[in-house]
Amino acid sequence: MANSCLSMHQVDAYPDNLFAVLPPVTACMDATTPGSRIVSLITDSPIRHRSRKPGDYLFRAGDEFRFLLVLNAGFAKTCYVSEDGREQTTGFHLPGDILGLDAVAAGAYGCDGIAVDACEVLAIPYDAVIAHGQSNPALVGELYRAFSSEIRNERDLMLSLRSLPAEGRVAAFLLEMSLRFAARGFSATELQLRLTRQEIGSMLGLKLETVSRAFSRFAKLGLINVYLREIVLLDRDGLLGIIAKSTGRDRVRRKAPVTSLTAGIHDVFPISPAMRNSDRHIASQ
Amino acid sequence: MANSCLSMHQVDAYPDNLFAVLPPVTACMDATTPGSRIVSLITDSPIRHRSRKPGDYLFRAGDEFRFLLVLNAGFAKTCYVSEDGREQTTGFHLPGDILGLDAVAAGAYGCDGIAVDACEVLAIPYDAVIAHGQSNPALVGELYRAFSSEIRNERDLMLSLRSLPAEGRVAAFLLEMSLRFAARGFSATELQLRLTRQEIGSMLGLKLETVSRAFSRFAKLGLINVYLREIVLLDRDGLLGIIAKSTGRDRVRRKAPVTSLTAGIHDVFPISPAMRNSDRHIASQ
DNA sequence: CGGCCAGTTGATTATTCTCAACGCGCGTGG
DNA sequence: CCACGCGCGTTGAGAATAATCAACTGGCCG
Repeated sequence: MANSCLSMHQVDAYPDNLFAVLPPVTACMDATTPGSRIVSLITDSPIRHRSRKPGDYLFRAGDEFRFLLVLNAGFAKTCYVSEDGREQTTGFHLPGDILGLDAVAAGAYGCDGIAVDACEVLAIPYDAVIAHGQSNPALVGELYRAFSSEIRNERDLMLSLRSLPAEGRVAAFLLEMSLRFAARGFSATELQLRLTRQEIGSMLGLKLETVSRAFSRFAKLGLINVYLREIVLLDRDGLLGIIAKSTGRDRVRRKAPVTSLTAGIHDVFPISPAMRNSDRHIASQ
Repeated sequence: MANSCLSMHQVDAYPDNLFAVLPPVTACMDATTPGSRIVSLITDSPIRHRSRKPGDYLFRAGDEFRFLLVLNAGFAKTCYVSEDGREQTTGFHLPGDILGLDAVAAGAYGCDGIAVDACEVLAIPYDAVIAHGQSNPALVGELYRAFSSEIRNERDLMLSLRSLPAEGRVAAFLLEMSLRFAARGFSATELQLRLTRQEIGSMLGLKLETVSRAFSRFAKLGLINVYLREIVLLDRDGLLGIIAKSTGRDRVRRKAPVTSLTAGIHDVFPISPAMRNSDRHIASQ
């Protein structure tokens, strides 16, 4: 394997159990990962650790959904295969990320989960999630937040996909990765991307050559240094400038009154602690 | 308003309460909407109906998150505004859709929700969702499914955004809208899109002229008829052909062993039936 | 009427993809 | 050992695609 020595080096850098070194659940909720919070709430239930080596499948598209997987150490990617044969890398996952949230509704995984590096996952039986939730409301709330976070992250990525040209997407990708690495205690400036140009391009809707050219140009501009899959961020503002350069030519937004439904409801119908048992109240127009 | 007469016509076509005519919760889970199932589980809690007219804000980016909104009748869109000023239409929502799922984690709405047409929403206090979940496991399961569905839908859209050229995206958009309309009892072939070319383009990462040209070309090919914002699908296979034309030139997928982590776990640790939540329904494979 | 907005269409430009060549590291097998 | 293949990455030239700029239509409304 071309990256075997690289991955060995990385694995040595991981703590044995990432969650052991993360802050406790009650502290600084935003600073830790959804995965760690949920795992800490289900420690007594059947959780399996599994060490995996690069290239291993964590799950496969079409597999029956039984487990939420929390990435405990290492890195993984998800590859989506649509029914008409298109395939692409859809996500890159860091320790603390939860995989499989998209599989709950369908009852089957919709994409392949593949270890990029040696990695270790905690497989939480969905049955246990359900069972624990009945006695532990905090877990349910955490799950809601984890789902919600995932949706928000996807939206943010889509926003970049839709509104930015190639170089802007690459710049946004680098800054995003920097944030995600930093949030997990990795370096925010020396990014071990671990993904091929092809995989990065697939995530961004670009061809591998376009990704390579963007990296080369950023390096020429002094914004980054490129050493194969390690990218060193030198000038964050410069990268932000790349993004800003392509934005701003959008239309001005339609002006509108400053009211909103929820604001109105809050004013007009303050929430009463008592549950009103009645038919749904229909406001006449 | 350019579409006021159109919207009046549409409003007349809505049943007074869409959920009243939808199948009951237990039947045909896939055929009904997440919103209807959840609403039917919280009928006794403070739910507010509000009629809205076109252009009204249902919620605004930055508003404190208090309510999940179930669109009961009419159509709405969500507009995302990123911190650096980019703005775009991110979603188009039909009766039965749930809005605000992405706001749970942040505690605030991240995008504007805007009525496209006269529409009516059920605002479900998140407090009530939490409270009811503690006594009603079925509701929690439904919520999980709703979240999960949303993630899956976003993924599917992103797949199209990343892998398809302009015409492919438009074709995929039309077929997707057809499915969504059909699932809610609207015509699957005569689509009242209700969105401007600009809004459609924004969702697909295209400029309005590109959308217009795609429509024109599809019409010239006899695949659709275009009457402003009403699109009549004439040849679904033809539209699929447009999509297929651009796919298939992807790389062959990396070959890999047929094992996966979850399959392995399944073999080693069979799930005990006692853990199974009776509410949970997994689609057979 | 005249302005405005949504939509269509054409001409031109810019961006990105495609195709191709090449370098490099690393394994494999002669 | 070294040649070779192969995967990954870079770079260039040309082709294809989509964006941009611009003109024009039609409906609506003040």
